[in-house]
Amino acid sequence: MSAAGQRAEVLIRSLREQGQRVTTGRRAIIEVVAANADLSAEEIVGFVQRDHPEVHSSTVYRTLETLEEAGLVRHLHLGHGPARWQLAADPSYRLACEGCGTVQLVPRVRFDEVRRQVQAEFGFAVAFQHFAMTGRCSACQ
Amino acid sequence: MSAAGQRAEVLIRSLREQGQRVTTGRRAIIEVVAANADLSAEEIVGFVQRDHPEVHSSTVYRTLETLEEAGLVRHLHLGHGPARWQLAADPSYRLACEGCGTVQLVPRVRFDEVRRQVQAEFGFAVAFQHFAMTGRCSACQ
DNA sequence: CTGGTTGCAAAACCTTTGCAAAGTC
DNA sequence: GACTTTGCAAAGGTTTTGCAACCAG
Repeated sequence: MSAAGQRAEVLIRSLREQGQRVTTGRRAIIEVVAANADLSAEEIVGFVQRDHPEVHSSTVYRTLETLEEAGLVRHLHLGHGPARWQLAADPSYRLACEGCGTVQLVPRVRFDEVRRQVQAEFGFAVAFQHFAMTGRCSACQ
Repeated sequence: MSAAGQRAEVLIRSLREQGQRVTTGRRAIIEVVAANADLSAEEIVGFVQRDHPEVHSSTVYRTLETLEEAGLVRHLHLGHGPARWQLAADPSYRLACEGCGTVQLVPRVRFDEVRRQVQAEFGFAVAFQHFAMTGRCSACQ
């Protein structure tokens, strides 16, 4: 099984262990998110409906919310436009270019020192994974 | 005249110098933004309509866009919810708490070193003023 | 005067919600 | 069988747009 498939199985098991029911739609949504980071809800709907045309977009929104409450996925904002979804275990922060739209992944640990400094100076715990850092990539400056 | 009133006069002059027309609505909108940082468009509508009930919300949206293109104001995102408007000259970054909603202002210069490091390591110019840093304030951690 | 600007209404965009029917455990 | 989850349709919040009337320069 693919790495994404294995990740999906872990999430499905965790979901059931939390007392949630596992339906065809939920399974398909989990598989799509595990295989493709940073899709919008409507993009997830598109992927899911290729195999399961009966799954409605409201089900996708509700399932994503359920999965987020279960601590399995998380949404983030890469700039204007719809929220994007990723696995909660995703270890990267995003640098989103407002010029060309490209998104650069950077290891979370590379910002540990920044977070420590902001905590020390302002008493504030920055959560860089909810709102991406936006700006200009090297090509667009 | 108040400091906010003086700032407003500067913006109005600049707007006219750029070939834009100065209408009653535009003048009122500029005065509200100059006097109150981080209002939403609908909040600006409310303030403006106290003195000028005929000014429509679509005019406010269009004017804010015009002023932003003219480099006089800017919108920012403090988290979920509508965009917030501030003077382009505003010298502070925002730390927005996702627990209690409080917004902590920090001098832009305190992040110059962080921006320099991100530029050096990743070739990316972060624009911290467009999307606020979100997280948890000391009281909410 | 004349082209930029406005008020109004409608639509666009993304997301949430109420409800009866269907599905999971 | 009990209770959760779903599909559908409708509405929600914020912002944008088309158009004729209006007004600043």
